[in-house]
Amino acid sequence: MDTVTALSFDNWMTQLRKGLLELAVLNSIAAAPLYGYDIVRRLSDVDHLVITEGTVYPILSRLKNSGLVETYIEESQEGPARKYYRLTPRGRADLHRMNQHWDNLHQAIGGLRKQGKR
Amino acid sequence: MDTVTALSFDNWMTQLRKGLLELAVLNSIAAAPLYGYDIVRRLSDVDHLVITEGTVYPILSRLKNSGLVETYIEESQEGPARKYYRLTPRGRADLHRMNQHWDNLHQAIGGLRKQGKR
DNA sequence: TACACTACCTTGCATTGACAAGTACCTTGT
DNA sequence: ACAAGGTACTTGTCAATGCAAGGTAGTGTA
Repeated sequence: MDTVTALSFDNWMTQLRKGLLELAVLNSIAAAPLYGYDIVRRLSDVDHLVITEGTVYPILSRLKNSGLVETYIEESQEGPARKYYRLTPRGRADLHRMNQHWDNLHQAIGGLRKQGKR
Repeated sequence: MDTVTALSFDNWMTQLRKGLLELAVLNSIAAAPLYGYDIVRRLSDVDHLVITEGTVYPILSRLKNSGLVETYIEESQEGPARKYYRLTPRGRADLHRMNQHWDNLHQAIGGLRKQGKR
């Protein structure tokens, strides 16, 4: 694979991440509150969702400003206090809509691909 | 649903479309070449993939410059000549990789959601 | 003390793409 | 002649995100 191809593919992946990472973060704290540093580690374990602190903290800030998540501090034995992020009721509602939208999108693309195989 | 929520949701959708529309366009010409105007109509029939000419032509240009698609002209009975876009071999290869990546991403998000339901 | 790891966050850059609106051309019908 | 619809494309605005890099601080350990 030549450089040009690699570049355009990488770029596409970057674009595709837009919006997606936000969805990933929201889903990751849906079950139980997590703190930022932990989110980074968890998502980095998942293929293709790798995220760094420079990306996750801005996302968390935005989510908080939008009222989708709220935070609380808790002490830790192994380091500085942790700031946990948890969904607000509205965050949960929005996440639900987002997941639905995501599912629709997936089906839409799936439909196009099926036609491609005909 | 209040204005703030609607806005942030709309914005999120816009972000999510980045990269996605390119994938949709590529998949839509995978089976058979199509001309731009037709792509607009077809994708606009699909929920959530609605796309306008101002969006699709720039995408097609990029794809052509990247060597993923090539074009040929064909006369039409009902209007001006049509410019058909068709995948190049490399376009087909890239599309395959992109679809794989897309599938992985979908699984990754799906995994997070499953945990959320535990 | 120095290092390593946990943990939070900010700044700024670089890059991009989506989309509205407008232009231009062809063909057909009234 | 004019309107309407098919068809292609460009310009410019707008806004947003991803991410690297750097900065602070607590805890434990060699």
